[in-house]
Amino acid sequence: MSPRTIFHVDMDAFFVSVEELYDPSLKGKPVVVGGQRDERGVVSAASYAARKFGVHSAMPLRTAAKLCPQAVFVDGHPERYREYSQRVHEVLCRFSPQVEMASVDEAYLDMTGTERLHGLPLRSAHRLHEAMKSETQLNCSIGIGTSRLIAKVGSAKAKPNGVLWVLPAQEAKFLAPLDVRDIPGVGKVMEQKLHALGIQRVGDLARLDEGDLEQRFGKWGLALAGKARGQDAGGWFDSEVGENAEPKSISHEHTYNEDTANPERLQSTLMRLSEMVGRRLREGGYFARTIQLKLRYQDFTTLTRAHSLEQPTQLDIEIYEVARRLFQQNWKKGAAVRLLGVQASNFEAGPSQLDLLEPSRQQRWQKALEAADHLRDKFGESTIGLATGMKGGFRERTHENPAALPGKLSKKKPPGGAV
DNA sequence: TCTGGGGTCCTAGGACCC
DNA sequence: TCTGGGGTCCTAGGACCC
Repeated sequence: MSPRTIFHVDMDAFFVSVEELYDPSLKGKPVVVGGQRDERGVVSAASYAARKFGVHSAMPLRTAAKLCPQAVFVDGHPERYREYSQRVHEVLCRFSPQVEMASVDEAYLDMTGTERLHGLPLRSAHRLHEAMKSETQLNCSIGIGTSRLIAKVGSAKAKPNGVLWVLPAQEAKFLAPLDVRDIPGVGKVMEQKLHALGIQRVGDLARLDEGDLEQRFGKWGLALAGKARGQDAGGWFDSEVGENAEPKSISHEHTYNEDTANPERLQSTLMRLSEMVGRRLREGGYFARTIQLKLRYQDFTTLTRAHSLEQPTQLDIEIYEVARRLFQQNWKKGAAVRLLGVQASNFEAGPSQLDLLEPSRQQRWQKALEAADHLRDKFGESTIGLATGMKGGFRERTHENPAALPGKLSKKKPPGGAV
């Protein structure tokens, strides 16, 4: 069997680059996307100029501001990134029938057998690179290898704006000198554990006994042994490159700008989060059987509490009822809350109408909510709220979270006009 | 430095059933 | 009264990714 040819295409500083297209004056400057310098939150993306000061994603905004006071701080715009992500997808689809977006800004392409159409991998990668630049005005980096893993590690090493091809049979050689942290899936914790064993580089890992790794780290250890040799061992990495899978959960959460112990505010937040989750369930046509509450206190201790329903739902009130009950059962009264979250999971086909006590009531709710979704699309988020959440919900949306309000109405057209 | 928001996958214990 | 083992479902928490 001849080896697969996998591309991993990763957009360079994606959020920053998209923001630069909307505001060209940002170009070349140290830019931090994710919020303002004094806000609670972390860096979503930093321009290369900002990275020179040690700023990187996931860093608290306030830390970034200290490291790089002259940086321009920009709020994130998820709609813009989704839109450009689609353009990226369109370009990619012309190069392979098997394209899988791994997130907004990266994708895997199975290029096996496209030689006749596109030429050798390096040549097609350069064509793709150019097409991406001319059609989206965005830079990307491309890793080419015989597995997802090699392609992914390759694109990281090709950054910025480069192409890297790891030839078949050269995988182990390519990986050996790299830090174990360069393997996707090895984070801070695993890195520390490996360091404790005297393992620093992937080559050290590859020399270890497979069984030994499995004993120590379970299923993950076994996969790791494979990865160290460049194989897509285990789980998702093994799967074919193809269309994207259905989601397994839908969630929304909110961190307060200032911690609060006000029951009304907390409840109205739960209502709003439940509405957002319900809405996305309806949009996707999913029915969830498990609802989960997430609660984070001032001291960052975080708990999750879940409840599974007899019948799956996509209704705001049913989600809210569960979330509210879980909250009341678990909140230490008076304790300041930092974050609340609502998650729906365990998706199933819709509730069987026969089992419902009041099918008509259910259906009326459904209709009403769909109509409300429609109104929200037309007039903005603030117009509609369930009666129970109305008062608090309205207060919250207007005072505390004004930015979330008018966004949908002022849909700005992207500059440059390349469709 | 004081830690977002959206996800996925894995582990582990307990309930329950056979 | 003490005690199997396997399978499945549910729940909680944690590592990790972008």
